[in-house]
Amino acid sequence: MRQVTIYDIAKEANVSISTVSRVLNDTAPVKGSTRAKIEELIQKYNFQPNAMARGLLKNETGIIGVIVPDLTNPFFPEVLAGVEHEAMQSGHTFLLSNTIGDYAKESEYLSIMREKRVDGIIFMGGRINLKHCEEHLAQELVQCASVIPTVLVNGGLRGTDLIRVATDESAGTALAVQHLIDLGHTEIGFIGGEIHMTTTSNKLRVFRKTLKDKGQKIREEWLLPDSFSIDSGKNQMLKLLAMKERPTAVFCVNDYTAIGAIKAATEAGLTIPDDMSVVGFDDIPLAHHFIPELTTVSQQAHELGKTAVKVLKAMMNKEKVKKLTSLEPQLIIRQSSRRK
Amino acid sequence: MRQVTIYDIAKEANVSISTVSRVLNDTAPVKGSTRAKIEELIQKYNFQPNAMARGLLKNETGIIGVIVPDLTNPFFPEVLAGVEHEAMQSGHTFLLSNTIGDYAKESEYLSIMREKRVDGIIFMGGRINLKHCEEHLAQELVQCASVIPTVLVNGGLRGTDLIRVATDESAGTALAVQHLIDLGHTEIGFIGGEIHMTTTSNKLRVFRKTLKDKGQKIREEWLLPDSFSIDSGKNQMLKLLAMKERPTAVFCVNDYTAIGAIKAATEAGLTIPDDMSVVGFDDIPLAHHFIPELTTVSQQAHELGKTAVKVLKAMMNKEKVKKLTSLEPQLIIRQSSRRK
DNA sequence: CTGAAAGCGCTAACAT
DNA sequence: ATGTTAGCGCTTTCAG
Repeated sequence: MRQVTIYDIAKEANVSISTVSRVLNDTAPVKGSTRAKIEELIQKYNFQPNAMARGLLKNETGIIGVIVPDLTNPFFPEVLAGVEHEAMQSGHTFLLSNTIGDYAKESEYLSIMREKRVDGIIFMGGRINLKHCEEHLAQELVQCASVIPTVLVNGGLRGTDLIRVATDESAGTALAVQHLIDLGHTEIGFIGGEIHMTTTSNKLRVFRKTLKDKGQKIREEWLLPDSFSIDSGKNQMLKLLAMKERPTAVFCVNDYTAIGAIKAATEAGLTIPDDMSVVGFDDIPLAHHFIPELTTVSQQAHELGKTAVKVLKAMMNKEKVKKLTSLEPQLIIRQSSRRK
Repeated sequence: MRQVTIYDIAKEANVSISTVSRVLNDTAPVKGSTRAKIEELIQKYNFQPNAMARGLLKNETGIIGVIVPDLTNPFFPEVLAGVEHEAMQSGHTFLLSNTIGDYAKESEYLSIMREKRVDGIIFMGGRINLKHCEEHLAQELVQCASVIPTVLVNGGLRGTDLIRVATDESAGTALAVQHLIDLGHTEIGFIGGEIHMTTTSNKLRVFRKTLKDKGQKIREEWLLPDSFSIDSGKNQMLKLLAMKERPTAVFCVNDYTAIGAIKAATEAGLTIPDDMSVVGFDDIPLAHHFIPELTTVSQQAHELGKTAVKVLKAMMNKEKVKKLTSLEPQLIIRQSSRRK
């Protein structure tokens, strides 16, 4: 069961291990006949050089560490697919960890990744989405980034200058809210998100600003952050429906809450979009398969993943990179919104 | 930027590297004062032992390689979450690869995983779902499994005795079809899947058998395998709707095709389940959020992932394991099916 | 074109 | 309780 090593090959070929290494890496000329013999042996034993030994020497692993908060939220697999695509171009693989928003797990994984000497880290979710991140959590990440190239995706750490890649959520929110306004809606609600997270507070800020700029007044009771799940969307919509005055449209912080909202409304007997317009955010694959198809803002998840890896690779090559690489979101108009 | 090593710590603490190693691994008694000093230094420099060096010596990596065919199909992230959960218990991380059903990519990743000396491999999708797998693809996997503990999830390789973990799809299919029959349906269609894949041909076989056992006749024109996507479900439903005689219920090979089927039917003006019952397979998270909520068969994806890792760990410990560990699927009755 | 030897960072005997 | 030493499997000078 012990794997074949370069020594085994060398011995059987009657050459030194250096020669075997040379044909393996094509790093110096080797006589045709010996090369042939060695290659034959490699074939025969299905020899694969030990990446740990090589990595120890070259001080690189070919592994990118990826930290995501929630694999079961389809947005992240989408990003991962982009990461994978781009990583594969350069022969990198990735070590994945799912932190389910648990800061201790984040720390643990960060530590494991350092031990494993991953070539770079892509960090999503958790602490980098907090409005106020505890100092020691922030420091840990800064520490880590000082020794391993690290990029933060769709998040950041105030007061640090860690490299970021993010979709411009503010622009996306403006797009969505403006869309609703353009459709003639003047009574608009806000559903989902957690108020202590930057993504939510940003969206809420832009939501307010966009309405105010158009001279619309904000109805505080229609602002219903809570969390990011489908159930959360449902619950908040239920609250809205229970009010005597309801908005004619709602902006949801993500597609999950939008789906929940639509579901609750539908179950309550409303028809979306006839009775109420709903727009989501993210454009998860399901958005255009849901009934009704969801009007939403595309974060270009796949592109986001690819971009993150590109930036990371640049960092690994010690190239200079921008502090923030920003992706433009796009409004995707489908069926869940319509003229008032 | 060079990482701190055990030598650096040893030198600064005025001890030998062995002593440092001892406190690191708690492998032998060390005097309190020296231990304290060393620990302080470790803290100070945030020293993390190099996993490659350690792995080279111990001949293990703490990494499990996971090969999945399609990350964007929510079934797999669900399995992965289970894998992760179980792997973490024993301090394992996982290297992920997405093969999008490309056999060449599978080979490539298999090879990378061997180079990286992962402790075990979990293989899903692709070649192990083929009714007729090309010999060299099969051999490659057998080869690989002979040197690295490997478990095949929801698939197998005829003629080999590779270890498998799988949900009992036949039982699941019988459950679903029987459910439809119990509801009084006598005209049942079959949608989705690829006929050259074992999963599909198994489902189709059981579908036929269950109907036949109940004395129902099979309408060949209502058997519409195609592929696994939402669009495929849509297209096949469209075909069904275009026929002059339609079934009153359909069994779909997975939730994606079921969603597509429902969508097409809804757009065509039918109401599900009033006008037609639809049952899916997998129970992806979305199944109970879709409108109408999907009646489906749960594969217990999370459990599947956990079980795969458990079996893998047993193999890594050289314990004896069953050739096939089978999970019982469960019928989940929701809104998309009803009495005829 | 090829071999010898050093060394990547660590663990595990073996000494002391 | 601690130090010395021999590797783990490979790449890379440095000599021939």
